[in-house]
Amino acid sequence: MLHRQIEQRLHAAVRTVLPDADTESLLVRPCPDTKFGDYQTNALMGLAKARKMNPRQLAADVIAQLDVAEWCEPVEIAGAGFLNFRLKPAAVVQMLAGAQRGEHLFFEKTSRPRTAVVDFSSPNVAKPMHVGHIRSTILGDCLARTLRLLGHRVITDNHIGDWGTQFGKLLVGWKRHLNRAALQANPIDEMERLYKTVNAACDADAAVLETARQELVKLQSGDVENLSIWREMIALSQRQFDEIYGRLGVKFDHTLGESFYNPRLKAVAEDLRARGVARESEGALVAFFDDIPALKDHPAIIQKSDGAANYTTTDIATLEHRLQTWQPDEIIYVTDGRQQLHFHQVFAIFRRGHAALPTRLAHVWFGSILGEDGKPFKTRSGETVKLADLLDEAEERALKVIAEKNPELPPEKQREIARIIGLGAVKYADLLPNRQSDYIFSWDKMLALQGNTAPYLQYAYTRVQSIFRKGGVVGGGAPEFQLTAPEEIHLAKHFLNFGIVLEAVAAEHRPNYLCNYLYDLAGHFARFYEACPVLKSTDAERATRLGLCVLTARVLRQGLDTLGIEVSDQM
RNA sequence: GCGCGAGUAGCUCAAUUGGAUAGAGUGUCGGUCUCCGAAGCCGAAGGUUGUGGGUUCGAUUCCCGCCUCGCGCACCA
Repeated sequence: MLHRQIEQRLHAAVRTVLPDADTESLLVRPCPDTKFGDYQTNALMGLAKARKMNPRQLAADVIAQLDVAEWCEPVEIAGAGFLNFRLKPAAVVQMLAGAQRGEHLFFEKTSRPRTAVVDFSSPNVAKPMHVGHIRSTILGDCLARTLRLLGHRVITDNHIGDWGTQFGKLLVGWKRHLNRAALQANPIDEMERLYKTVNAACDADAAVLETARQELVKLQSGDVENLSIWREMIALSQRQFDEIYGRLGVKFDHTLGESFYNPRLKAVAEDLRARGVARESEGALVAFFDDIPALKDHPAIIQKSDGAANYTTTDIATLEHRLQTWQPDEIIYVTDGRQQLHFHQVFAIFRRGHAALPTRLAHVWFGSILGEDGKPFKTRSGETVKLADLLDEAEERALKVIAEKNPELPPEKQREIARIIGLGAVKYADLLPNRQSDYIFSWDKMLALQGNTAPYLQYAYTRVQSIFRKGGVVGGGAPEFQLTAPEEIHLAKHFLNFGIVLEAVAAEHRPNYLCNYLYDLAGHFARFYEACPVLKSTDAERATRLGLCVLTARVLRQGLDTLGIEVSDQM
């Protein structure tokens, strides 16, 4: 890609001027304002500062050694020492033509593929998936898609909650209160009912609580009946998970739940004890972090005083397993921000055994979804919002709008489009904000279908397709471009930044960069669309404009697909 | 108390290794469909980036203090 080629030439020039300089961090980025140029580097100012040099003089010296004439107009020094690069039209056209021929789509696969394990979603067995799972699921899926697109090896692993104390109560409920017909009709609702029933009974009667405890112990010690019930609960839950994932278009390579690691927990705990990472404290096995200021006052329990392991141990066992099985360069955990302390602890414990390991451990955390009142998002009656209901409502709301805007479409088609629009809106609303901030869930905003929303992007796509339909265009024409109108040029140059954005998403785990890029792309297209009639134009102008339409559609489609969002030819 | 976040336009949010005049959407007001889909486009108004210092050519970004809010902090996950 052009910015990278410019960057390499810049590095070479700097090495000539300053042979000992570390050029790794000298980046060429898009200009914040096109009036300055197309790309800039501000790194020379930092370099000059570190060496107490005059920044403008350094810039001049570098330019003297810099040869980018095949792509750029003469390079300019601006302000305190910015270098501004303006692309030659021929260079832009060459990029467009290459894309038109299918040689690339403005990004390149990495030359150094990495292996990344992405751990996300992690719903609990016997409970409905709810709104609390949506961000992890959508964010994780998007990161996995982005990394794959860039050519990395990605392993997605759903670490489901299929083990734990809740099964004591569930087993009591299953044995005492199970309604087979209800289970048949809606297994999750029935299991949730069982849990709530027994949970209430436990609060009222200590004997029930004791029974639950005993059922749990039986399960843990391998009781055949309890194991069989437990397996059935998992299977029923998995069916529900699969249905939701099917709707969301999310796939996992593996589903290794907590129970998978049970056989390893004892050994993990013993190993930590033996290596002195953890020691006895108040009857439990605990890891202390006296050398880490942030964790000094926050020890982690490895093994409870009753001998049972907890989730810290499970996560360490999981980590070890992933390392041995896949040898990842990076493991990405996509969870709620409230687990920050937990992962700090897990990572710290892990580092004590693998100090030299280059594996990058990333806790990609996100904020809470709040209701319009600023409090945790709940239904009117105070229940957590079930994911299935939320997706249903998104589709219903989208269907209403479509029926109104486009009543002549057959009902079947309307429903299909409503599905694409509704799910797209939900996903986009989740991916657009900075993941670390809480965001307020608002149907009206996400389905407003105006402003920076998925429907706006999908709408831009349908307008392109509409041009192709009207014009009877197939394939998109010849790869020849003559850019003249400013709207054509802005659109064309925006394509070129697709790869930069994808790489930023992968590096920082922030899909909102891609959302904003696509929103800008749709905006550039809309202005082009207003100013530059396509089908009415002729000859080279028409070929150029059709080509820009083709590329807009391709980038939009690829970009949205990377967000996990589908497009439709009509809406 | 300790730790992690957040505080930017009326509201919801951006801001790419510290970079150029802090940008969008929404809402408000105004313009724009005999023209490829107006779910669009154009324009106006709207800011002491919580607050006080510091670092420097340059700070929403880095450092320190303070204020407000959210979350977490040994046997739940």
